[in-house]
Amino acid sequence: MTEEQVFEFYRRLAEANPAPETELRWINPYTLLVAVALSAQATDVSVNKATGPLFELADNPAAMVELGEERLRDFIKTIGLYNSKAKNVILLSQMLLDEYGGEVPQDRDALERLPGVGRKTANVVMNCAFGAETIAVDTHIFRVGNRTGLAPGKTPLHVELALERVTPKPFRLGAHHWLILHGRYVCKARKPECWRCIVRDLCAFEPKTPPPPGATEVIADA
DNA sequence: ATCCCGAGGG
DNA sequence: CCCTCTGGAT
Repeated sequence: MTEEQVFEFYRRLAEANPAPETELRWINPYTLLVAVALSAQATDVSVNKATGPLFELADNPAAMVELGEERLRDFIKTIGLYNSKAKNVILLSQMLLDEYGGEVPQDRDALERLPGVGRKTANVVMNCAFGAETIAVDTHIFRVGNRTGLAPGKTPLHVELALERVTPKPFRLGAHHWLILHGRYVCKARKPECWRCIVRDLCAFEPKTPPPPGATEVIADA
């Protein structure tokens, strides 16, 4: 993709969705951190279903530690990988209390030292909660970057660095949201819906998928 | 059978 | 690099 095409790619996604938001429910940096940590290999819908009741009882590290691993596990039983997630969230909460006065640290190194928090989760928290221009590469963005030719790479980290190189300044803050929503609702893993994609003419993916019989002619993004 | 806003361990 | 953890949706 040329520089002009990349700019046009983002310009259209931004125009279609001027104020993109996370679909994970969160009310403060701590709950965002927990929600993202819980979201590994799970849909945002299933995470929100669990965190709704959970955050009513515990929306801060002290309350979470008080709740305890056993009861936390009951809240997140319907999410995958619940065993290690419950353990990590309690450990992480205790670490926030011990080392950061109960606050969520804003820098990458501190975030990634928390159990259950890797580069992707740290990037989401820095971007969504603290306004950093990080681009968290999840399964959707990894796919979109490679499939479209916007930012190809063999690993999520390669795609992230490629995105940082090609993404124009005005779009860096929202890039994560625009790309993830595009991947989730249009550039889907199994059956990408190229016929209603607003950036199909800029995309390297071939062949473009045709509209299924009876599909409504709705051109939309996210 | 495959995928979902991954991370940690070997 | 590989494997494992894990339920729910499609």
